Amino acid sequence: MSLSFAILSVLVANHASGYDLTKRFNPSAEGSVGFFWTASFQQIYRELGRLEEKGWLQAQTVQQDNRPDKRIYSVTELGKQHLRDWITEAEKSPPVRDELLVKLNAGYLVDRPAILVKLKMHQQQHQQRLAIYEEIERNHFQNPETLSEFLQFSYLTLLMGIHYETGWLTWCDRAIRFLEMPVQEETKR
Amino acid sequence: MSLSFAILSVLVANHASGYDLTKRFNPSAEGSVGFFWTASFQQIYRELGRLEEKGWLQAQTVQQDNRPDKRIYSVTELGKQHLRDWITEAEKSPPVRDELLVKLNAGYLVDRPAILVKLKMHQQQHQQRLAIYEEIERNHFQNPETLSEFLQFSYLTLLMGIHYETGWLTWCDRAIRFLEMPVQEETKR
DNA sequence: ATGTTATATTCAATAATATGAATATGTCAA
DNA sequence: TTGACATATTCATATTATTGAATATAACAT
Repeated sequence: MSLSFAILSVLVANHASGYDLTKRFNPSAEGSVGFFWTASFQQIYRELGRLEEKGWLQAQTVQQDNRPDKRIYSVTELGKQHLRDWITEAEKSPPVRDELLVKLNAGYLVDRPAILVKLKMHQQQHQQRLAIYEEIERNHFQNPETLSEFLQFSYLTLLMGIHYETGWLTWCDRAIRFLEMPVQEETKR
Repeated sequence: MSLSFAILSVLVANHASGYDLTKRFNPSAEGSVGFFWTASFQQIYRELGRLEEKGWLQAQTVQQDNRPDKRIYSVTELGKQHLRDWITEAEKSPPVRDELLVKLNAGYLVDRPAILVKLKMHQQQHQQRLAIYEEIERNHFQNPETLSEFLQFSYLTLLMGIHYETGWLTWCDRAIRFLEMPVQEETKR
């Protein structure tokens, strides 16, 4: 369900083709939904078809000289109303599923260096992700007080990303230090 | 895939029936996998069947006087080895999918009070969750330095939970303050 | 007795996601 | 001209996840 609304929310701000959308739903694409909702191109095209059928979207075929033709989608009034309703609805808390924590929880089954490697890799990934967010902040959100309404909400999602990654990083630090901690004297003897 | 290993990792520590497992995979169950991997009972029973077929688990039927009979599962050597291999493997970063952020990103489409209600509900939920984690910490992890190897890893997953919820909470605070901030003088006129 | 709750499990349908393959047009560089 | 990219979309299949329904035993309260 959410994917369709995520698509609507992107299209309501900017008309786009399926191909354009696939890029915005990529987790590593700059400044787009991909940061908090990912989808494959196959998913997106299927969903676009459904939404058009329901009349929530309308499409316009655009001939191009130097590219294959494309279909540009835009949100209808009906679609926009459904989007607004969905946003207002209460959402149930998403199912938690974290593979790393499942593995870590059973970490006593394998040797410690293997676990440490894993944690350090995660640390790096979160550092990189945080760096991206902070660059976006520097480039586009220097003065949060003066943002347009539209950008205020973008800013809040960016802030969440920063807090999220920071949380992971401080945990990674603590976890690594904890596991590298020398064994207590009593247990050594 | 992960679910099967999550099941193995629980069973390797304690033999259990399908019914026992369903409780451990509940997100609100105290001190269990449910905190980082949830699954419904139907999923669990199906997975148990598959794992038994593959010989990674073995089951023993236990007659009970005051209850329906049950099947107690335990992990075979084969299963244990596969579990260890899986833990050691590198995991790909999980797909990001956060419904709240999708909604918030399009928050300019609805009125601000509706968004604030949403944020405050989330704040409450995260507060409650954090309180649970902190209680577990107080009750079972007062002296992290003296924990058994097994419990050291439990402790680390608990720590992650605490950092995660703390990150959400500080963000909720900032986001709410930001949206409640009085409109700038220029934009008012 | 009747209804509710807890234990214990199975089957079926549907929805969502992931993966692989295929097709078509056009640019650009070796 | 061959190969590698980038644009643009479709179809098929497989795996997971969600939801609903069903069955059975037994405790416990009204």
